[in-house]
Amino acid sequence: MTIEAPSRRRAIEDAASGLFHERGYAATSVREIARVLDIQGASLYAHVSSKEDVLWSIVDRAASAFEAAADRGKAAAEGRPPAERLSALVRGHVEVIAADPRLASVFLSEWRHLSAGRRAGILERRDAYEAPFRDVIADGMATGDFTPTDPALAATFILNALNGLAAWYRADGRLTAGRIADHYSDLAVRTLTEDHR
Amino acid sequence: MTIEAPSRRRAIEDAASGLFHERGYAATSVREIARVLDIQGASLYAHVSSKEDVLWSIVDRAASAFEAAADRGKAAAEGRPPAERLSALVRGHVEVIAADPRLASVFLSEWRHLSAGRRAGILERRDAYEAPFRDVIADGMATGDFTPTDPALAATFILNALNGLAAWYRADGRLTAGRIADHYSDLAVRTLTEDHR
DNA sequence: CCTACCGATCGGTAGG
DNA sequence: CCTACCGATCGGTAGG
Repeated sequence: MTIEAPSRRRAIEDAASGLFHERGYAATSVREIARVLDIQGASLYAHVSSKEDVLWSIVDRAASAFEAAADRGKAAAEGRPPAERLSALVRGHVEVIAADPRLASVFLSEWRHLSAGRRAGILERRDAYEAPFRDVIADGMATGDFTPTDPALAATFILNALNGLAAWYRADGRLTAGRIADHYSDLAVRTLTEDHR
Repeated sequence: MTIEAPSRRRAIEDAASGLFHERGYAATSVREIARVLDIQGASLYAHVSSKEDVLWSIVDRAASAFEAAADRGKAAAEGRPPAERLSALVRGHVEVIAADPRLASVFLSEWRHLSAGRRAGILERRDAYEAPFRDVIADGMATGDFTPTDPALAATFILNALNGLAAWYRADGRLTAGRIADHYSDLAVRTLTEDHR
């Protein structure tokens, strides 16, 4: 049975993100993707133009999800103290990962297999995405809410900590996404607050 | 010119870790590794028994480097307060990564391409390596030095933050390894110390 | 979405 | 360490 194009395309991307997440893009063959969908490898090409095209759709969708979360986080915490603004960004980031760890992990780990142009585009978007993290840290340092440190390095430290989640999060794991978000936002904010005992 | 076996073997591993780090294990061919050494692809097999064998040597060596650093860190900070013990572990971890980011990054990212048995062994060693991080956090919570939190989750947060370094550290970068180690150990310890203002 | 097929490349071996 | 070669698999196309 032939399935309508848009949902079939999406089903291909879902099967692919599962495999790319588990084995990596380069170690996954188009025939393995097709096998998940119970069709022939060559039949995939009725819906996608290349293997890289599938990777690109996944990566682009993940990037958009992170961007949208950051926009919501910024809007929700606008005018609030730096710690709350950082917390909102961290929560948004964790939620995107927990909502679809395979999508996030492909975005975070497999973008290097994109063509040069797309790779450069993703790197730019990642940098733009990270800017508000750096900015809120710098703001917090300026207001005295945060300990003086290197804002770019602190942002990288925090984002790397959060991104690790994509590799190990399981929806049926010990901790719910909400609890992880609570803990992670506490850990992230504390990273920047001096111990005054 | 034929080169003596042990150093040649090591040269192969070095070339391979560079390529595995850049493109990933699955996307690197044995011919590319050989090309770096200016020999034929088939000639590699005079020194190694398989491509996976090369990966294994790299991963095993990296694992040993982390284990040795943790042992040194534990010994150096024995009997000291939790914050200092955690700091010693963090510094050791950062130093291993900075000493050879390609080695560390292959260990951290490419172990899933190992055979099932070796993969399981590495997972066990990783868990054993992380135990002292969890333990010192739990100790610090017991003594009241650290804020109550989930020790395993906090250890994962910190280790994920540190591991990100393997992907972006450059010896000729903006910050020296020493400065990064300073900042990272501060950030890591602060993660666990409450703001008491 | 299938069958049949393509050239290219893969990891690895034989035999020097 | 080289030349010559192996079967298997790769991403992708033609033509229905």
